[in-house]
Amino acid sequence: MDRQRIHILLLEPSHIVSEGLSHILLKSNHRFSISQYSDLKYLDTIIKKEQNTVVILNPSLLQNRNKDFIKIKNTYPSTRWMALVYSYFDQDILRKFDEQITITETAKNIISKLIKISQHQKIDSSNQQATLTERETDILIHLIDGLSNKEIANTLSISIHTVISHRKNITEKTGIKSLPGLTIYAITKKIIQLDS
Amino acid sequence: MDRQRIHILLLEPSHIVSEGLSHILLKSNHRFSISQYSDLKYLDTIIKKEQNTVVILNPSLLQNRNKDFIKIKNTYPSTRWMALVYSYFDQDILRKFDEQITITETAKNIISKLIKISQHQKIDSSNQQATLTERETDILIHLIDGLSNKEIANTLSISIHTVISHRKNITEKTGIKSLPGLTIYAITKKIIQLDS
DNA sequence: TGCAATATCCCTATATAAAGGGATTGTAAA
DNA sequence: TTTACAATCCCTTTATATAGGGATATTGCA
Repeated sequence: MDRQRIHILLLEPSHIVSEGLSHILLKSNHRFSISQYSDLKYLDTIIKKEQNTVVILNPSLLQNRNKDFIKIKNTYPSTRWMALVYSYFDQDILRKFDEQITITETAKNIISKLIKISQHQKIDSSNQQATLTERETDILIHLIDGLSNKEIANTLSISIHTVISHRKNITEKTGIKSLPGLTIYAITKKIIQLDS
Repeated sequence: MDRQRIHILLLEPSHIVSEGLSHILLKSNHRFSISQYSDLKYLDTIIKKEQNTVVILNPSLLQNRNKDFIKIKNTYPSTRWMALVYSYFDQDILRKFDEQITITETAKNIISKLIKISQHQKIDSSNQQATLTERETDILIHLIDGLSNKEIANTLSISIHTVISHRKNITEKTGIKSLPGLTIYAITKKIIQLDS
């Protein structure tokens, strides 16, 4: 299972960087298959042919094609997206990726990030299957009420560890990390109502 | 807004009374969150973290700590104070509370008193017309996008200290500390829209 | 001109959350 | 009868937020 082959689409304009990263990955004792491209031209045709795919993409290739990018992302929800950046890049764009790597990172680091996101079962936002348990819903409502983990623990007479565990599960199931995001989730799912 | 959650700090030495009142309130169809304590030990640390708080306090806990009590009362002017008494109690002390309940009162009665004094508080907080500046609105929108202070600082090319300053001002102006609360604020004030 | 508001920056502490590990119990399907 | 899930509890380390102080520069207005 953990020896499953990972298909990598490497979209990077610099031939040097592309070759370097490619060789680092191939030299490792993991089963990577790598396709290298210098632009996004064929992205739409390539990506659909591959299962278990991680796209490593230099965000500078996106330029003004942000909308296309999001569209493609939504079309292939099981695909993982990694940003490959040289230095600092706009956080608004980087947040659209599942993970980021920089060219200064160690091989070990890069590979562990790759393994991690390819193993982690992706629950994308379009997947409406995330059903919270009763207890998780309790926690969520209390969170939106502005209570801290400790306060929720007191209110529900459980340990703070339990609250943290439930929160981890909520985050995993919904794929939403931030409290504002969870608030909007709860509103759209009618877990809470806005009646003011 | 009449569905707003009321945070209750229940300070009562008798476990039986504490549990009884707690369950009566939780069983009602009002949105109470209750923290129970058997003494005043942590009062000062707990109370400052809660918005829209009603403290239900057995005055016998005060004993010779009247000065402390008044000090704390002045420190948190928006908090409401209810005395929970078993029978007769010194009127000089009871007058320091916003409301009184006895353990022989009906659930309906107790709850209506609670709602009443918590609504009274609401008028105060809704009086302040909080108008956020342009920059503060920027920060708020980025916060709701799930960005951390550091990420907002990077995105707007300002220091993290500035972001923190703006957040302090937002919190002061709106009286809302929590991100979920600010999210709902932004939705109701139409600073952000819910469409996707 | 002086004042208030805005936007910017800095500091020290402390509190809390997040990210990674775990474990145990009970219960209800496969 | 194993398996999976739910709910509970615990640990460490690092990151981030909060609370409470400040300061400086710019602007517009009375």
